[in-house]
Order: sequence, then C-alpha cells, then structure tokens
Amino acid sequence: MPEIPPLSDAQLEIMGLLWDRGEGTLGELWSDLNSHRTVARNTVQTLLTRMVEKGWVTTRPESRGFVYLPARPRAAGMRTVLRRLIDTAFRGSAEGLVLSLLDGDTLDEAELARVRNLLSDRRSEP
Amino acid sequence: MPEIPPLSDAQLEIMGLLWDRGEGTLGELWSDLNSHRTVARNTVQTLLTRMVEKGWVTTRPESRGFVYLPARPRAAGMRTVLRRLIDTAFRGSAEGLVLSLLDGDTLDEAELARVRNLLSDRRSEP
DNA sequence: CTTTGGCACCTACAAGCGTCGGTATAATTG
DNA sequence: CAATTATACCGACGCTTGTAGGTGCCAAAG
Repeated sequence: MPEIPPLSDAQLEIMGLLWDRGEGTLGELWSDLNSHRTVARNTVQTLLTRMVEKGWVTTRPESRGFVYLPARPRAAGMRTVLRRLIDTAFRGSAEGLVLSLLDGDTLDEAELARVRNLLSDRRSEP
Repeated sequence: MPEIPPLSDAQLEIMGLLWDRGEGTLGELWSDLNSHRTVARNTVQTLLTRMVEKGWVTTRPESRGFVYLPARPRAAGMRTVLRRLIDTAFRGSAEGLVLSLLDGDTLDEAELARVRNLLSDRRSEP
C-alpha cells in the first residue's frame, strides 16, 4: 500500500466519474461532469493531468489521445479518503463517523432505510 | 442552514479537538494538537483565526485572550462534510459511502464489530 | 487535399493553504 | 516594579487548487 498524495475535491469528483464508468476519454469525462456543473474542457484536462502525476490515474494511449483509467479501485481509494477523515475529524474513531452519519441528518429517510437493510444483511453473513 | 465555507484538512483537525473538548484556549488546543504532531503555536493561531472568519468557530473573551468554541455542533458540521463527500465521490449515493466503509478494509475487526452493534441497537429503536 | 474538431501540452493567475517569525500588549509571577 | 509568559495581530513564504486561454498536432470528415 504505497503512499499517495491526497486528492482534492474537484479531483475526487472526477475520480468518482472514472470509478463509475471504468475508464474514459477527456471528452467523455468532460460531458459526464458537465451534466451536473459547467466547467471548461481544459479544466478537466488539467485535473486529469495532475491526477496522473499523483498516481491516481493511468493512461492508455489510443488513436485519439488517451484513455484515462483509475490506477486503484474505488474501495482502495475510498479507504484512504475515509481513513483520513476519521483520523482528523474523529481522532481515529470510526464509530464517531458512523454515529455522525446516522445522527447528523445527513441521510434522508429513504437513504437511511436502505443503509439499514444493507447492514442487517451484512450482519447476518458469517 | 446558512452556507458556510468548507473547512480544510488542518482546520477540520482542530475542529475535531474543539468538538471533543467543548471549548479551549489557544494553548490548550495547541498542546492537544502537539500530542499527535509537531506544529508551531502560531500555526494553530492562524488556523483558528481563519476558522473564526469562516464562521466555524466563535470566541468568548476571557482574562487571558480568547476562549474558542465551536460555532456549530459536531453533527451539523459533519453533515456538511459528509454530504460533500457523498455528493462528489459517490454522486449522491450515501449507500455507496457506507458500502465503502464496510468493504474497503477501512475498519479493523474490532471497529467493525462495534459499528455493527451500534447499528443493530439503532435498528431496534422505533 | 482541405477543413474541422478533439486532444495534449504549456502557461497563467488569483485564491486559499499550511507554515511560521516578528511585534506589541496585557496578565501573571517573582 | 520587573521579568516572564500567553496571547493577539500582522505579514510573509512557497505550494496547491480550480479555473481557463492559447498553440499546435493529428485523425476524421468533407
């Protein structure tokens, strides 16, 4: 588990898109992103370049430019992000994070119900 | 729920200390922080000042300088942070976050067990 | 072959960040 | 009172971030 520089917010947003779709060209990622907010193509380009430098994204050359791929799977990436959040905001207490998730009004009722199901399913597994 | 500028990482770390202890002077927070990492007193001072400007922290004057207090409780603060994380990294899916928490090896066995208890307790409430 | 459009690369810039030294002030201690 | 100490305030630095324009290349479309 090699050290890796943290992702910024905007970079995490792109990383989310990349994890969702598996891989993508600049154009694809740009239009994905533009379906929630307006941003210049070059902005996405810069973010991607920096993410490659940081080691979060790999490129595979193609006829037309590059295809960008996640260098590490979502679970591994999220482990880093969440661990950092837990360590800074909760001094290492993961329960603190979960409690905040449940108490803090972060989730609406539907989300909460789905999360509960998710967890009770998981609980009954060996 | 007024808009509030996001906290940076180091600021969130201080905010965690502040939430834990309820309130504190610069010196108290500085030594709290120094028990995990080394940092200059003035660094903490600057961070606190910026957090006051942003509206995350309030001050109450005292004989010796200020006492710093959280301007909003932990649950409210965390709601902001977590919602932002969910929206950027998981495109709004809170279940995605929970799944990552459970699947991603973020928690060790003891933590996982405590979280499960926490959740089944909570599940049996009305 | 010429135009068009997607792309990479370079450059830039204002804002924020983490970090801290310096200075002045006021309370506390001796 | 004098020395010490804790604090606030000011300014500064090198760096990252989000944002984007410009240039030039190369493949595809006409």
